[in-house]
Amino acid sequence: MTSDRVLENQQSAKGRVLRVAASLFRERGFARTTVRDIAAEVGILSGSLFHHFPNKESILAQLMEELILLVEDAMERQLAGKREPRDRLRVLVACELQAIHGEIGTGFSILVTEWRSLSPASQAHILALRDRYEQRWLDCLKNLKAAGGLSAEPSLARHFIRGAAMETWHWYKPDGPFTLASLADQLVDLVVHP
Amino acid sequence: MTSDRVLENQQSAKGRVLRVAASLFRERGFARTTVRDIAAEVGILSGSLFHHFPNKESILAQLMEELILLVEDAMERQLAGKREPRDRLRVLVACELQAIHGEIGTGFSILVTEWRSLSPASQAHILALRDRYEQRWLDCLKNLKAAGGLSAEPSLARHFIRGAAMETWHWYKPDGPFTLASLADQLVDLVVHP
DNA sequence: CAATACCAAGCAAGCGCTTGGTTGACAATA
DNA sequence: TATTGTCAACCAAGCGCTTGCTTGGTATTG
Repeated sequence: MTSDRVLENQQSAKGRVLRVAASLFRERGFARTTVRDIAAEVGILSGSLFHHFPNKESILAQLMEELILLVEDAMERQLAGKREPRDRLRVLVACELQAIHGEIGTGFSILVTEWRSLSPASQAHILALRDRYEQRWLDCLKNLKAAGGLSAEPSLARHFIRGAAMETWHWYKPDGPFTLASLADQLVDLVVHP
Repeated sequence: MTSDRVLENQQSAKGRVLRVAASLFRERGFARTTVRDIAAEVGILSGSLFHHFPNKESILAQLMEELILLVEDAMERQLAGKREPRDRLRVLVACELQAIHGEIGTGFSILVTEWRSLSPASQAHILALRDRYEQRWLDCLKNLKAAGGLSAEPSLARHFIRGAAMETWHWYKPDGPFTLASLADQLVDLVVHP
């Protein structure tokens, strides 16, 4: 079921399709993006898309899968060496913000907004990956609570953080008064005990 | 441009359509809900919908408008008598949570998730209402900051609260470990200085 | 010469919406 | 009181268009 990772492969035709789809899905949403839109942006005819993907939904499914893996990679890399629970939480927050705003892959927010566009079969597959991703967060927050740096329940804290982070997609502008790094700091400050 | 409020009118045919549409839009999203779906649930044929609304989008637009007005009403009512900035913020948070989870009208979350489904013309109209709604929040948070109960910038605090509140739609279950009231308390605790 | 990537053309289904006509409740008229 | 007119609410049928997807064929490449 799990296929090769091609999202970041600049040469691969499938990779090109995925990157274009990610950007269109993020702008207009899955249902309002047609296969003709995607094909036109890639520079091929709509029918040719189905040489690479069995159907439209599978484009979304593979995109979601690769986005999760990509963010996990980035987290793994930036977590190396960090031991303090608070520092580790900051890494997670920063990575998620970067993902949401296209600095890791493109269109992480699709994972939440377009969840309902997947068929039940695809949902189950992606759900397993998403669960693993969320488990990282819970582990991190539990450690923080054990160290006395968190008063709220870890799962509740995670919900609040995810909501606040996802919401930035609707208002954050890179040329505004905040950087993503400063947003990460302020979010961590909000949740973590002084 | 602004029409009568019929959402809560049980007799009105338009009201019935709006309530059905609200529930379907919330479940499946605007694009994936067809006019035939709405009509079937109401108990009429699809063409008959257009006796009440000029087009599908106007159903969404009027729904959004009435939902904002409904929440503002509830806020106004519950704010009466509250003078402490912290208490007033708690009212706003509690009302927004109630609205998101269908205890005020149905489908407030549509206002965020289906924003892109409106035409630019409709967006402008609803935007004015939304601005007024958001201004209530900013006024409240500014007062709180002036009273020393808030360290973050009011607009940033509002974004965080909105995100956390909207996100509850994806996970909150009435029969779970939390009540909406306790969620409101914890969210206020998180943002407000002790 | 085999595999890959694409084109050209179009099908079947579903979409929002239109049209012309019917129904039943209610008020005005005689 | 019986008749007529009005109007909102709805039906029946289907139009024109867009959708995701299919099919059969053709270049290009190693």
